[in-house]
Amino acid sequence: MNTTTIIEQIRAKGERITLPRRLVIDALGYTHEHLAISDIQRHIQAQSPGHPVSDTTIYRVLQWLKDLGLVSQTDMGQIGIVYALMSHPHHHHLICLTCGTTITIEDALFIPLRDQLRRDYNFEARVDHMAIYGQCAGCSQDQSHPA
Amino acid sequence: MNTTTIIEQIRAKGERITLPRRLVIDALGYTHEHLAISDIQRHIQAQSPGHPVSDTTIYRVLQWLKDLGLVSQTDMGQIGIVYALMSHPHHHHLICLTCGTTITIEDALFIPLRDQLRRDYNFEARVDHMAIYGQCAGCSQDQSHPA
DNA sequence: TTATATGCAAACTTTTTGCACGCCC
DNA sequence: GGGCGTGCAAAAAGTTTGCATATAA
Repeated sequence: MNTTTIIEQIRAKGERITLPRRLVIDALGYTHEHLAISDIQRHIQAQSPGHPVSDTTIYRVLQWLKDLGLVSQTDMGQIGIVYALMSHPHHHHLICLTCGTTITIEDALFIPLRDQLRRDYNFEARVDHMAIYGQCAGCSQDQSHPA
Repeated sequence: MNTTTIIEQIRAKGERITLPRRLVIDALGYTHEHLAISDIQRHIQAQSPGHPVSDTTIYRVLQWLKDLGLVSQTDMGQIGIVYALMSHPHHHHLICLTCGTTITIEDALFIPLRDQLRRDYNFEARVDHMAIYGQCAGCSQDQSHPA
């Protein structure tokens, strides 16, 4: 789903579209990566130098998009808080607590879990983006051979 | 595992035990709930009114316990950041994005996922505490019958 | 005794709020 | 035209840091 489609979708709900809102959505739509506030700022700055958007507005637009269920928010620990469009193909991150490496994993791994939560708790998990902490292959090996 | 055992464990690693450290560990050991900084403050205040512990120190002690792998940290969104002893029987939370209800779920549900991450990525997930967002039974029902 | 932990105060970062102005519909 | 969104500046919240003092081992 592209940015234009998303904007049509929002308009259809009777929501108002403004330039700052469009710029934030474009920034999120530009990449499938998860973006921090500063990444969004930087993208807008690069894309439309004549139309800076204040932090205040970015926070408000992101809150609005979260309320509309169009954006996910995740705390990536050291890395900070990141945002992504829900319409992107989902992916998730494994974060190594020792070396900080992040590994991207597919959403398919979470399907059984989602099914089970639906079955057992009638809970519709919106596992938009999970950040799972632990030890990567290299670092868990190092720990088993302590100095 | 009780607080005393944890403290022995820490001592055995050659770490120094002080009163503020003991008080923070006691606070975390007192309950199986996940505690915010303010909860820890409150518990220490109630338990040992004569020995307040500064915010600074609580942050430092929690960082130290995380480094030792004894404490988990989770961003619960609206609720804020919470901490818990890893030695507690693990449990996790489903958080309803609509009404804010939190549902406690057992760790057993995550065993298949952990196994798969180990198998596919050699990644040792420390799924100490997951916060999963979505819609609870009541709220997802409401949405299917819009006003 | 000596290295390490603590408390205080201040700095810093991130996020939120009030209010006057401006823009979308 | 009127309601809603935006930017600015300031405030609030959360967290970190430097340094002198206190304490565990």
